[in-house]
Order: sequence, then C-alpha cells, then structure tokens
Amino acid sequence: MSDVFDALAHPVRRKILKLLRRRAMSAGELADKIDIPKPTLSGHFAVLKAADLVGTERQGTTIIYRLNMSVLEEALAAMLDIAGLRGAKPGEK
Amino acid sequence: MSDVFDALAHPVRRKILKLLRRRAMSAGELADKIDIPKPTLSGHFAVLKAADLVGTERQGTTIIYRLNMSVLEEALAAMLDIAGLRGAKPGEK
DNA sequence: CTCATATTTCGGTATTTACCGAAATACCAA
DNA sequence: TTGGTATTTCGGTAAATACCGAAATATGAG
Repeated sequence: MSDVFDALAHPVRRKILKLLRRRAMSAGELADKIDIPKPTLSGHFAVLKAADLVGTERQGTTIIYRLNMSVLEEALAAMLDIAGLRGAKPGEK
Repeated sequence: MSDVFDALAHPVRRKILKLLRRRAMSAGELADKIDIPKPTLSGHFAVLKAADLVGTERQGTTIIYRLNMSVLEEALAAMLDIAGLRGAKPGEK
C-alpha cells in the first residue's frame, strides 16, 4: 500500500491517472497531453505500474495503459480509514 | 494540495494521523507510541504541519497536535476526483 | 536564577527520487 | 531484411528526502 501512496505523491502521476479515468490510452497519447520528455514520462508509468495502479496491454508497437480502479479504491479506503470515516481493517504497514 | 499528498506518502506520517484520529495528543505521547528517535519524529510533525494536516497548540512545555480533518477531507475529495467517482473541481496543480 | 522536562533545530550523512539525452529494444510492414 | 514508429532502458547528474545524535530552545516549578 505504501507503493500506492508513493505513486500518488507526484502531480504528473496524478494527472496520468486522471487522464486514464475515462478511457485507456497509449503511452504516446498520454505523451501528447502531458508535454514532458518521454523518458521522464516512461519513468512515471513504471512507478504507477509497480504500484499496480495501472496495467498495460501491448497492441503492436503501442502499449495501452489502463487505470486499475480496484487499487485506487483500496487507496481511497485507506484514506477513509485514516480519517476514521469508515472501513477500518486493523493493520496497515 | 501536492504538499498534502507528499505528507501522506510516508507510513510513519500516516500512522501519526491515524493516532490523532480519535483525540489530540502531545508530541511526547505520540513518541511513546511510535518508537523512532524524537528528532526524526519531529521532522515528520513538521511535514504534516506544513501541509496543514495537523495543527498545534502549546500547553506549557508540551505541544498538542490535533488532526485537521477538513484538509484530510480535501485530499479525499481529490482522490475521488481522480477516480471520477464524484466532486470534480476542474483545475488541480 | 536554577533545574528538570518537553520538544525542536542543527549538522552531517545516506538514501531515494527526479530528470532527460542518447541509445537500445520491440514490433510491424514492405 | 530494411526501415520506421512506439516505447523503454541506460547512464549520469541534480535535487529532495530521510535519518538521528548532539545541542539548543521553551516553559514552568521551586
């Protein structure tokens, strides 16, 4: 879970997630909308993927990124837990 | 808002917030429950305070930390926005 | 003022993260 | 295979963050 919070801590990564909210997009499409060098962006993709916040599917030479909503929901639940508003589950590390 | 996500990215800081969920506590009380050196902990307090996730009140020699629920709720809203589940508000930086 | 307690700041090191140009890889088409 | 497009990995540097012992500060009691 710490991976997820780490991933959420960078504004570019939050923007990526937001762009993927409506539909899956290729790395190139995302690059068109974000305007930072591709290697930098690719690094952010890797962080999101390591946290399992996004998944990938290769279609020919392009790689499609899709939001993994269930993991995002877990993060949401963890925050609700911190706030004490709901769904507890005792032990977070 | 980025300050808030940065602050949430560290497990010790999330633990602090969780401990403050029920009631405000002094730095010393928190230190009793967390078991890392006090200077380290104090640094985490400073990050949380800079993000306005906690507020302080001095009572004699002790400093009382209290959770700032409204800011935590803002973070929650930002996450709901990423997930597209609710409360949008167009421009995040 | 002196002392004891609570907490933070200082100072230095270690670790991690971010950034991005250049080069490499993967895939498909011709 | 050759060439082109899409994307990532490499390699190095820069900057931010984390850690914590020692010292400093703040406060109230006596």
